[in-house]
Amino acid sequence: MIRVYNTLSKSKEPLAPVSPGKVGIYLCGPTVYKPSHIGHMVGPVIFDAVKRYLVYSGYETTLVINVTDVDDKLIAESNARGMPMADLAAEMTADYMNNLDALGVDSVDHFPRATDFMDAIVDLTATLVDKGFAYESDGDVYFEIGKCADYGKLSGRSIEDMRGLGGGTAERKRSSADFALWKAAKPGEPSWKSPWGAGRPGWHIECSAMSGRLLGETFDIHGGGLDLVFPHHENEIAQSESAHGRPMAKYWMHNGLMQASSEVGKVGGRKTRAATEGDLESQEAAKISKSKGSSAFREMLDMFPGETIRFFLLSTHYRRPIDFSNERIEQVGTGLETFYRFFKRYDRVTGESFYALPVAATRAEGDFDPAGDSLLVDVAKHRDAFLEAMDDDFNTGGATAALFDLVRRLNKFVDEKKLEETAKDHAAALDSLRRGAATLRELGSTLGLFRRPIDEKGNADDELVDGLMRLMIDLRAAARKNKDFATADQIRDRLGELGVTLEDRPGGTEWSRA
RNA sequence: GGCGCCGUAGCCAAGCGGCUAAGGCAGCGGAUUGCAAAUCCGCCAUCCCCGGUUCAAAUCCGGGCGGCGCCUCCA
Repeated sequence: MIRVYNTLSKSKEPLAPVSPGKVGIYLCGPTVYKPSHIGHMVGPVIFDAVKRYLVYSGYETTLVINVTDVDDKLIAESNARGMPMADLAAEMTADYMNNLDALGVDSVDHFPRATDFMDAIVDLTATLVDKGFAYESDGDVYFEIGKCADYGKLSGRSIEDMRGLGGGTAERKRSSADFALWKAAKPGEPSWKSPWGAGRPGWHIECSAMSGRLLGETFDIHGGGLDLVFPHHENEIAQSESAHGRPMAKYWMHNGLMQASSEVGKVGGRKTRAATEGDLESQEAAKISKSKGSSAFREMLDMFPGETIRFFLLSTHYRRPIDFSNERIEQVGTGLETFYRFFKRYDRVTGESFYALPVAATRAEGDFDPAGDSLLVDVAKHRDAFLEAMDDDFNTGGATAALFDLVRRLNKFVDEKKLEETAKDHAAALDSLRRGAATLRELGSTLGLFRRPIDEKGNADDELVDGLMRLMIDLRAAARKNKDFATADQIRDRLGELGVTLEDRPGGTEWSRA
C-alpha cells in the first residue's frame, strides 16, 4: 500500500487512483526564458523516480511536465536579446531537455508547450466567462475570486488575506485579488486570436488547460515546488474546478526547495546571512530562484556526473528543503562509489557485467523465495526495507539506506566465500550472488540509478595511457616478486602523486584515476 | 502582520507513540595486505530548551529559543 502526503489534506493518504491501476501525474515545469538551474531539476528527478516506482508497483503511469513558453518574462528577455520569443523558448527548452537527459530523467511521457495548446487555453477561458467565473475587461480576462467559494483551500488562505494592491492592472479588476486568465496584447507583443481580441494567456491557465487535455478533468497527482502552492496551484484549482465542477487532482505533492549553502559562496546562504546580521541582500539570496540568479545547471554538469547529482537529490526526503553545496555533492558521490566498486567486483568475480543483469519490471516479478539461503534471506530483508520506505510517501532517503545495507551484505558474502580467489569452485554461491546483485540493480533502477555504466575517467579511452599503465604495473609486479618493495612502493607512490590509484587484488593489480 | 515548515552524532540524514534511535561522509580501533588501497567487523547520539498528556514520547499538546519558506516572478 503506497501512501502519499497530500498538501490538500495535510496528511498522508493511501494512494487510490481515479481509475484503478492507472495514475496520471502532472508536474509544473519551467518557464523557459533562462537556462535552468539546479532548483529546476529537483521536481523532475523526484517525479521521475516516483513514476518508476509506481510503474514498478504495477500502475500504468503517465507523467506530464509542462513547458511554459509564453509569458511576460519571456517577452522581456527576448526583447532584451533582440530575438523572437519562440526562438528564445526553443533554445531554453533544449537546455532544459539536455539537463534532464544528463540526470537520467527519461520517463516523462509528455512535455506539452503552452503555445501548442492555445485552443485549449482559449476554450477554458471562454468556459469560465460563460459560467460567470470570469469577466472581460479592456481585452483582458480576469478570474473573479469572489465567485469561487472554496478559494484558498490548498494554501490555507482566505480571500481577505489576498487583497493586495492588485498590481498594475488594479483599475481593470473588480477585486484586487482577481487574476488574469488572458492578457490583451500590447503593440509588438506576440499574440494569439481570441474572442476578446489578440492576446496571450495569463500565468496559471496553461496548466489547467493542458492537464485537462492530457490527463482528464480529474487526475491523480499534481506536483510542483512548494513555492507554487500559492498562488499558482491555488489558481489552477480555482480555474479547473470552476470550469469542470469537479476536483482537479486527488493528490497535491509539493517538493521542498533547493537552498544555497554558504560553502558555495556564490549565492549566499544561511551562514552568510548570520554573518551579515540580516543584511537584506544576503537574506534574499538564501533561496535559489530564477529571479535571484544562480549559476546554470549546465555548468554543474561539468563538475559532477549526472548520476551523482541525481543521487544527491534523492538522498533526502522530497518534502524537505535541501541545502546545496559542492561539498555535499562530493560526499554523496563518495558514497556512490561504494556501489560502483561493487559492480566492478561483481564483474571480476562472475566474469559478467553487473549492468547486464536482468531487472524485474515489477515488484511482483522481483519477488523471490530465499529458500533458506542465508544471503538471500538478508537480501529479501533489505529489499523489504527498501519497499517499505518507498511505499511511505516515496521516502528515497530511507530507501537508499537499504541499498547501502544491501551492497555491504553482498560484499561480505564475496569476502566470506572468497569468491575473488576461487569463484569457479562455487557455482551455487555465484547463483546466490547473481540473485542478490540483480535485486540491487532492480531496486536502484526504481530510483533511476545503476541503469548504465558510468563514464570512467581515463581508462581505456587512451591507448597510450593504457599501455604505459600496463608497463608500470608489470614492472612493479616484477619488483614485488623479487621482494623489492622499495621500488614497488615508489612506483605506487609516484603514481599516487599523479592521481592514479593502484589496487592489488588476487587476480592482479587494477588502476583507477581520481 | 497573515499562512506554513524545520531543529536527531563533527557534517548530511531516516525514523513521526513502544524493540539495542537506520544509512551516508569524516574519525578511531581490529581483520585482511609485504606495506597500502578496496572489503569486512567493531566504536562514535538519550533526539534545541521547559512544562504537560500517556503505563510508554525524538515521535502528541502548550510555551520558549533558533533557522527557513510563502504572502511579488519562482521548480
